[in-house]
Amino acid sequence: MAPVTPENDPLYRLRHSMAHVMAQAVLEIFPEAKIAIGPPVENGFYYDFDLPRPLTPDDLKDIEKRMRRILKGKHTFAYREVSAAEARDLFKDQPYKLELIEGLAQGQDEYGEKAASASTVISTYKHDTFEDLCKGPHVESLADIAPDGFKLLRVSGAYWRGDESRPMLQRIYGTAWPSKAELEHYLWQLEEAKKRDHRRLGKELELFMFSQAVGSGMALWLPKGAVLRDTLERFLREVQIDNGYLPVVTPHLGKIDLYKTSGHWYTYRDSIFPAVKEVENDDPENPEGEIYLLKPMNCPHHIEIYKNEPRSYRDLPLRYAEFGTVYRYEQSGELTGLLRVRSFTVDDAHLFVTPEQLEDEFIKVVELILYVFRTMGFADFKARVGLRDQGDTKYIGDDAIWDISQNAIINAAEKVGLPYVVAEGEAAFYGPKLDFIFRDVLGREWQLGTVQVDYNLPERFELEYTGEDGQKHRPVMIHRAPFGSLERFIGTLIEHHAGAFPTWLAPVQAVVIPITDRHVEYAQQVAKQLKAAGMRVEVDDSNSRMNAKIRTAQKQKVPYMLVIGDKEQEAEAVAVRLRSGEDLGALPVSEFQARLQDDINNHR
RNA sequence: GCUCCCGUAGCUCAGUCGGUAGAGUAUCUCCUUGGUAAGGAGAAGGUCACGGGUUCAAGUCCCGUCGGGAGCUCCA
Repeated sequence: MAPVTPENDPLYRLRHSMAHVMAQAVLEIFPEAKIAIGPPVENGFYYDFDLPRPLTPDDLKDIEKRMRRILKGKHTFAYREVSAAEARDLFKDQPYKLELIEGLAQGQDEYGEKAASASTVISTYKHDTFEDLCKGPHVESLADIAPDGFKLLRVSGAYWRGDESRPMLQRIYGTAWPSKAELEHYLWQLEEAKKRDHRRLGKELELFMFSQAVGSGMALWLPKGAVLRDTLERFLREVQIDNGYLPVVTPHLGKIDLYKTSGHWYTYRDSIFPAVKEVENDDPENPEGEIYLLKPMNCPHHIEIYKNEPRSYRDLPLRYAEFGTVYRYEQSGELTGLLRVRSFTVDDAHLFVTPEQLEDEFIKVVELILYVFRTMGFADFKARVGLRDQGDTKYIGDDAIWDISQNAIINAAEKVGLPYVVAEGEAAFYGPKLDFIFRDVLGREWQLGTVQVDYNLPERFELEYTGEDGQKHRPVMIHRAPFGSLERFIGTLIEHHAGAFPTWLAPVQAVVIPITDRHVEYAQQVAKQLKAAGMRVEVDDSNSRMNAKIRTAQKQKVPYMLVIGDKEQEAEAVAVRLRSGEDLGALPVSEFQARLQDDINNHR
């Protein structure tokens, strides 16, 4: 998430000032508290504290109360610049501030990053009794802040300076708005967002589940979710076949040496599931024996397929596609519904191309991904070019190759006219990538589709093809996955549509609702006819009234409800109700079938 | 993995000061056969996540484990 700045956030001053007021309130309650940093963030602010005990929700109420009292004082904010020595004296009891001051004195910003301008001014803002190391800006006066326009939302842990090895502080998050009405609107939005949460809808719509007995982070797909998933897979398979992809199928395991060759073993050892089989082995050259790992990615398997026979430039590009299930031992605290799991299926493909083909192929891949997103009705995503962080040593391959790859990606994005942001440190360890990012209902960002250029694995696996000149050449690989993972993609799809999937994806496309028992037989006939045409139709023959059946179908977000009474039975028709509540009246069954087929054909 | 919060019927939740559990809904049975978002009655459903501990007595208090949530860290 891009940092909030005074330039891009009109409420920056308000929220930044609220952070100061909160820090004052906390210090009044806990005079021994050590304060860290407290910036504005999207929709609010936070402040990090080192406190003598964990905070409870009741503490938040007390802090809020005290904040209101401080606001009533209508204090003004006073700015002053201080020397490093003065600052050290002023904050002599605040170790975190002292660390910040040392950083500032060395030309860093408050996050310890190198500041944009070389000469860092050390400044403070003071209101009432509270003076904080701060570059501002703030509101003129606390009189400008509505005392009922804010709320403290939660307290959670946060490492000092985001570093796992540093102390864990308590972070209090708050939201602040110019008025009570705007605050309430925001809180209402949060509630609405929760109703779209894929975890909740996944349960309500019977799409997927998790089982303690199976294990964390491993989704079990229920029949309705599996139908949705299968529909997506079939769609993408067809698109891929039309675009020259070749299906392959590979096992879920691979020998450890495969991942040593690829480099995954050294870089991602911690997140690879422990060995599943160790074969006894007396070979002193290879004391580890045969260790099999659950595959954390599909590329090495596809590479082996490439190596199965000598390749000619005439064979390229070669595009191997597989819905490949991979396993990654994510930290327990990272698991989140379908969005972060330990077992997931990548709609993977690896393209082996000549260097000359790279840019064209890359563009075609981006266009395919955009087509998939458009078909899904996804508009709320952004593209991010992930480059390596020059300071980090996890990346393999030499600089020249990275430069070529990075340029190829940026050129392609620009040729396609795809707006993108550049993010350093977001590359894969073997190459730069173009990611498609979406935000979930609670504002968290998740990577969906991805395209990666890779000169390194071909090198490591010594891939070759014979060129027009009869010489051996090294191919370039493109790794790509439009959905990214079926799990995460479906999670986002659920939230995007709030569970009301377009008809072609809906697990149940129509429910036939007989009004009385004597209509059940005809209802079943209708359903049989539609099912024979490949449509997903159910009959609600439960012992309840039509109104209740409609309510049930409505809550399940079924696109079409087909009501059948005497009139419809007589006319060989169905009375069509949409989940929007719209009543289309009676249609001949054949006419309804044509309409549903049209929806399916057009991905609506 | 770390900090904090949470775990009671399939689901959503109540359960006071510690005295061996309750609602709505879903399920099942019966009645009802109805025209666009809940017809009625009855029944069944719980090792209060799990394991220890304190106590005459634990859903309730304490410790641990597992699971979930928020955030941090991480993310091929």
